[in-house]
Amino acid sequence: MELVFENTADFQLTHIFDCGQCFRWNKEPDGSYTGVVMDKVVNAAFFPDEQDMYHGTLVLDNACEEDRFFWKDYFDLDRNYGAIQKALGQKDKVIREAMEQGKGIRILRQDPWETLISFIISQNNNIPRIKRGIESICSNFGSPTGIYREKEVYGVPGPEVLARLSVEDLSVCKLGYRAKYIIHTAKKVLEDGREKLNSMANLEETSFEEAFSYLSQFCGVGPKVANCILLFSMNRFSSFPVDVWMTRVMEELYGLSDKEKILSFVEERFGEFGGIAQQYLFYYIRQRHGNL
DNA sequence: TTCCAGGTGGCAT
DNA sequence: ATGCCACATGGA
Repeated sequence: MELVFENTADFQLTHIFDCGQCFRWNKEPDGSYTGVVMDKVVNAAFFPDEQDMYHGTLVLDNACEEDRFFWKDYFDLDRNYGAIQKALGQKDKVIREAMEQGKGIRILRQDPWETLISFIISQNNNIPRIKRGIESICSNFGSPTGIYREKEVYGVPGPEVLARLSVEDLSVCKLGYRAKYIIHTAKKVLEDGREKLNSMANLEETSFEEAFSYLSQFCGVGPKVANCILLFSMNRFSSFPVDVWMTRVMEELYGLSDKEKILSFVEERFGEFGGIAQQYLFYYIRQRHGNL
């Protein structure tokens, strides 16, 4: 069955899925994407209007009507990205160009647990290997959630599964030294409860600083990874993860050399939408360096 | 062969 | 508090 979202605005599948925020979506030969989200497997296809290629109909195959809210929430469809782009566009020429390249990016509202382990794996690693590592964790230790287009699909194993594993068990996933971080983290999430982790996404209950310092307690989570988790799964749109690409782009395009300068500049320049600006810039610089 | 990838933990000052 | 550096793995 199909789920259809008409009049979807400011939307571009490639820019959404290839901007480094998610790792379980893969492009199909027809340009659509197939992905796994919380034990649900869907294929996303976008049919743009003739006048505006960023506006059109989003069709999710293998999704049902009762999950309409879930997917609307996941794709952040209620947020007006056009207005955000307009506001950011007032700031400077650099961000305007970056937005032109990455137009249609949306911040997906992902599961905190999946995002936590995904970005622990991301450290000192590259995107194709991150994807392989996560896929390997799922196929080796996750539960099968069904078959889609002749392929068996597996969900992300919960903390109760990963906490029982040894470093040797995880060695098949080729995570390198990060395997022990994953096990440590799974044990802590299991102790604290997954609800505690999820509660960090609640803006009324938890402040940014509280959520940041809670995440920082996990082994393998430093400031960069914590900011990714806050941005990609916890509704914190001001968080601005600084990785090697971000130091590169801020040096090349804004002449900013160190991390402290970058962060104070970004806060002043982009404010509450720093994270969204970061996504445009990330996509932009990787494109410029031929990484896409 | 060496360098690099969505960095961080551990240790020495 | 700050500055190094090792860390697994595989692609260029």
